[in-house]
Amino acid sequence: MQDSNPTFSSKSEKTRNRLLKTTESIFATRGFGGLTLREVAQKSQTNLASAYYHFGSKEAMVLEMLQARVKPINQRRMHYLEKARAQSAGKPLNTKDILRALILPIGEEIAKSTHTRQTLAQLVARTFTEPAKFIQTMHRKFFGELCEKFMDELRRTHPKVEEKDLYWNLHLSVSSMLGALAQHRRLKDFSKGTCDEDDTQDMIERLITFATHGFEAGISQPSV
Amino acid sequence: MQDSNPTFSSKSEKTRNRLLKTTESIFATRGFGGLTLREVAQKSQTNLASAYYHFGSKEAMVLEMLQARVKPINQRRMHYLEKARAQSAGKPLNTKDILRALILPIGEEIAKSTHTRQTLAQLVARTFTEPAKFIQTMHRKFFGELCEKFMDELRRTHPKVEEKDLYWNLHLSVSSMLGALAQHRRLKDFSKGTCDEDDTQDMIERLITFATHGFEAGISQPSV
DNA sequence: GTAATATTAAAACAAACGTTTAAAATATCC
DNA sequence: GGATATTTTAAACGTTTGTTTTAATATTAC
Repeated sequence: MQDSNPTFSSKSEKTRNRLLKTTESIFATRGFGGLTLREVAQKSQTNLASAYYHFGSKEAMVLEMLQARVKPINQRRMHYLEKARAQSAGKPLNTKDILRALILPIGEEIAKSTHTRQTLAQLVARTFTEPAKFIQTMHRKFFGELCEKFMDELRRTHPKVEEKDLYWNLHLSVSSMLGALAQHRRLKDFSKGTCDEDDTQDMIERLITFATHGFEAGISQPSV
Repeated sequence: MQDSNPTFSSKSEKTRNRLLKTTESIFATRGFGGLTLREVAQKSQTNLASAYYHFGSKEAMVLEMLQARVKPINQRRMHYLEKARAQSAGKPLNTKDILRALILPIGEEIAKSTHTRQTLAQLVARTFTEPAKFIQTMHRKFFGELCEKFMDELRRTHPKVEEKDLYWNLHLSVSSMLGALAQHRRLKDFSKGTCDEDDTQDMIERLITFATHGFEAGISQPSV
């Protein structure tokens, strides 16, 4: 039984964290299949079996890394949502506030110095396209209830709009966010240097505007 | 020298096509790393070495499959763009027409019976998130000039808008399309059956509307 | 029909992978 | 400080991978 009393970080915990950080970096750039435990161990300046001692398997290791990264983001999303509702004095929020609560935390996390510049963007994106089943299972678990919380808020804001339209446009909003994160590193390339990919603040603001207007166009009567 | 005279499809060409089709299916669901030549050969009812005879390597095989799938889509994109311009009598197109030319061909390709229902959606999405270098190289080659053609059209439509804003919002439009394709299969799940994922026509229309209004909101003066 | 060629099949190769085992080293506790 | 548990190390195992080789089979050309 390791870890029966993980109150304070021992020396071994440092190894653990080094492993997790390396796992994040490699998983983000090369995906689950492209990640090998030998490389993770080596770049973490430790041994292959050490990774197994701490995590038990490759799957468990990646899973723990993902949970450690996704959890705080989702918590902040809920925080922003509740904060906005507290400030609205009982009135329904507008679409932009809701989508901002969804998107902003990603930007804040990217801005953190913990990650290499584009690591988290790639990481989040990869999470959504990885074929591995255990990742999809985690996804459902992590985003299922979050999604419903946001849907509740959207229903309050758009009481006359059909469920189907709300779901579809939340889906499109989330998709545009994920797509933008996944494609982020290509922007500078295909814009021939015109767009600065490092300006996270700018990206987030553009994303929120884009999603908000896309959303609202999609729920109005399709008389177009 | 095989293939020096590929005028008509011989028996061996059928094997080739079976291999390509199987490659598409497996690559779409499990990615480059998750695809093994043995499985491709087996599901194509042929031998492992046969795949090598026809393509030379795993990389070359996947590459050929991708090119065969992407090329007709991009051709149709250009076709729609030129068709729209021909009908506009010299006047600039509106944003929606341009983005429709970009998005519509994807829907048409998905609707084809050649693919399993969601195969192409996954395929396109995976193309954009796969870490393999040769795929990224192919991407630049295939979408570089296409992108500039669309940018030219967008410049004509929005002559007063800064380059940076056009690039950013084309990027966001493409990203939302790719994100929506990648996430497509999850929609039914997280909407609890409310949204029908098989209605491709509906998806494409929603996507065009979403992207158009997102785009136009992003290029107007950010006085928000 | 027979020689030449193109295509399939079977088997083997070296390398890399996730995982396990067993021993050495380190830290922890009384 | 010595006994105990925890953590690290090194080596090996069995599988699977992409790839190559060699032989058998089907196809084509004259």
